[in-house]
Amino acid sequence: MRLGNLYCDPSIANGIHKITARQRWTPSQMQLQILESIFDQGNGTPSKQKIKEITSELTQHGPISETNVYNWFQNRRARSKRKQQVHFSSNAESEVETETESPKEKKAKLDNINSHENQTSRVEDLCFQSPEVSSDGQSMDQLPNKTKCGLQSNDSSKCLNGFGHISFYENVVSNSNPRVDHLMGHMEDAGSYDPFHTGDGYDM
Amino acid sequence: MRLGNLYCDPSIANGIHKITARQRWTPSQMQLQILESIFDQGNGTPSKQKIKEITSELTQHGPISETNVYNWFQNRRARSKRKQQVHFSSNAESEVETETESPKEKKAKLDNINSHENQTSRVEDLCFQSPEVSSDGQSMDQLPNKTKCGLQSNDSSKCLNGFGHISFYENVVSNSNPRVDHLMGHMEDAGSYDPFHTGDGYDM
DNA sequence: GCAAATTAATGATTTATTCAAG
DNA sequence: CTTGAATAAATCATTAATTTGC
Repeated sequence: MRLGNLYCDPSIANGIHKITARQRWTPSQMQLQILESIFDQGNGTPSKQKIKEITSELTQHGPISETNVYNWFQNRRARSKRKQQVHFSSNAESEVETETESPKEKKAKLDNINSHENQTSRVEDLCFQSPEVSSDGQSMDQLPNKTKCGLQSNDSSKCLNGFGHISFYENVVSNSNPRVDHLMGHMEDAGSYDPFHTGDGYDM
Repeated sequence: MRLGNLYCDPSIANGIHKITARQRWTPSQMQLQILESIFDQGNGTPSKQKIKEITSELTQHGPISETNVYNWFQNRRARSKRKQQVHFSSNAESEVETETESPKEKKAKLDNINSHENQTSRVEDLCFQSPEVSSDGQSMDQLPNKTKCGLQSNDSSKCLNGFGHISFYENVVSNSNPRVDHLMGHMEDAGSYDPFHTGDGYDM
């Protein structure tokens, strides 16, 4: 009984036609190309920061949100894998090791260095404040045990600056930080992102 | 032992202990109670809006984020269902319609009923009034300023022991702060959110 | 009585499935 | 039919219970 997709809210049609019908994003050629390109680099699902960056970039080529980017990667990976499996359908059995094109070590959990919105802020010093500050008030830390926080603010806030050239996305993904805090669930529009999933709060 | 969100950076803790604090949220008794209660009302997965509200409320009883709430409901429902199915394993699985049911006291372990825990649990509340509460930071919990953290010393914070009555949280879902609304819309009404994921994110 | 070792719960993430817009 | 979006199932990983040895 999945009535799950009632989706559009009925109440908004205040006389006119619903302006809020479910409509879905349609990637432009350029966006697709870029996305594919990033995907092909095989860095797995981009971290939240990267998604923000990617989104920012793609915004120049048409309307898009972080959710779109996130979903795209999810679907891209899933379908890529599925297609491959079908491809081997008549073949064997035990060989499941073949990664798609995004070989990623399965269990490599060193992620979560949330530096949410860092568009213009400095990530430099975030890791050291008093531990008992949760910027949002609560929220526990979600940080990885192993890599711990430390500052690995290698990310992005910087490489983002002068994009506008085709080389940007290479930076975006190549930029270290393998699997990080992805999963942003569904954010909404406008710059802010996600609501769920991110443990929010700064690490620590 | 719960000791709140302390975190010790490895580089700081010169190789002594790993005072690594918790990485995952642990609901307090109160929070759990409230969550269960809401769950039992059988309204399915709360809408984004409600999640925010619930989170705000639960915030008064310990650190928590919307993500946690969301995840909790996800897990709660999933596991509830699974348990139910196992229950009917050999039977005619005809009806799966029966609500999400409400196993209520599945807490068989509440034998100890934290009769002593209450004073120790305060630790979480030392709260951290973070100076800069993200001017917007991560859309996550810009909680409504109700009681921020700091000691709210609500009566509710201590009625921890004899739980069996909870009435306020029923309100939580019905009123509370109307501020937020833009989260992901689930099915139900959810007031008015924005289904578009499209034309937005013009940030850059 | 404590604390390391083990087990059971359960929070968080990933993957698979489904729905429907174009 | 393709594929973006939403949800549920499966899985992982960490915390709390518990057991065990001292």
